[in-house]
Amino acid sequence: MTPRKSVETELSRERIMDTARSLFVKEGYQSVSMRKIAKELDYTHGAIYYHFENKAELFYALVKEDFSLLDGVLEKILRQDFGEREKLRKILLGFIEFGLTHPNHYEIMFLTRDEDVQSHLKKGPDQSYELFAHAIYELCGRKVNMKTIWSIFLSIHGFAAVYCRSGQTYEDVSDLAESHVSLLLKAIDM
Amino acid sequence: MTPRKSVETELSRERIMDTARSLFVKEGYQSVSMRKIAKELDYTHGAIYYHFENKAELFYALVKEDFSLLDGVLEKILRQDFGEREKLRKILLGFIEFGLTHPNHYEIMFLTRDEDVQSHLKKGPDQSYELFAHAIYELCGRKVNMKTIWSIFLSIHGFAAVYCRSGQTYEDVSDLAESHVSLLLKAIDM
DNA sequence: CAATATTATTAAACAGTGGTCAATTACAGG
DNA sequence: CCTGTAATTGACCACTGTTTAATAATATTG
Repeated sequence: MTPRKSVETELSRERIMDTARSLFVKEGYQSVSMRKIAKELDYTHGAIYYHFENKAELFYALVKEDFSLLDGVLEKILRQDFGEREKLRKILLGFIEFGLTHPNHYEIMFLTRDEDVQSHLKKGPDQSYELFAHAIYELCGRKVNMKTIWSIFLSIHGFAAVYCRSGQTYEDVSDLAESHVSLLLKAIDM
Repeated sequence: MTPRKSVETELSRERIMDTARSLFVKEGYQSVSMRKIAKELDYTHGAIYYHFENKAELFYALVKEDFSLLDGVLEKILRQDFGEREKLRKILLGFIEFGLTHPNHYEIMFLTRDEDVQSHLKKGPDQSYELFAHAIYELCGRKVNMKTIWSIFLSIHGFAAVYCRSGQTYEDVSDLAESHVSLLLKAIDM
């Protein structure tokens, strides 16, 4: 009946992403429908398809931002004034804390299997891992090999993957996280 | 038109599970529909609902069996005639091998987020972990604490979780798996 | 053996999904 | 003012999980 709303209230990628993010974070990828997002925005779902190719693309646009957030967290730690061993500890804990503080982001970034989404997800994880790996390499005085760094990452990921679904906060499990990290540091003689 | 087929070809939980399993293993939970399973069985999808309450219950029935399979693998290793250190290595590698050899089972058991499924999934993981944890405790001469065992599990899980989605076989990554396990054993002085 | 009760199945329906598209209107520029 | 384009609608498609009345094959009973 009335296509095209007045220009002030016009839809934009930004507006859609804001609403979509809060829904995805609350309810997860599968249980948020395009219609739900549109309803929240007071639009029809068709309108979203004008701004995004499909659900996966919309989702991926959010994930991309999430990876930047993680990169930011890690980089901030690297800039801080601590000893190398301490920085190393903080990097590992920082990764876990990120996962627990943004469980749905973590879910999106590292745990979503959905094929459509997975196909978009390429550079994000690789690039973040690159940063992670490089940091560890440098902080270990370049004495540790690539296989080992990868193992450390997988071990940290195992922790984050399990606990980001547990509903617990980082505070709830910070003791466990610290002992997990200590164990891993011991494994690489740090 | 013709409800109830002849008794020899009657549907059963077993028959449904066989077909469902092979489909789920090939295509994953989300992309296998009740209609697809029914079609494969040459029945209408409604018939499945006579034998299973819903998709999640059917799925869970499979998962339950998968956990038994994993338990079997671990128990077999424990019965073998190796030194304790070697057994420990084999348990950790066995867990990873299980994940890579049955990636969709592993997905189902430890990685599926679907709420319906998750709600059914309670005792399975706990019980399998119990076996895992007890084995490690004993094989370490009871010198290792519970937190540490849990960390080891999470680290192994991290490996399995990532690689069971990579499409690679256990052979492809067995070298990496072995070095991962070695690292963890070093962390607990074994 | 006949009547009846139970069991297994179908087919149709429901409300929801992601996605497409012609029609339509609000706006921008000439 | 006219025209072209940009943004939105709403109807539609094929699909999903789930429910349910009707029904035919079997099992049980008298």
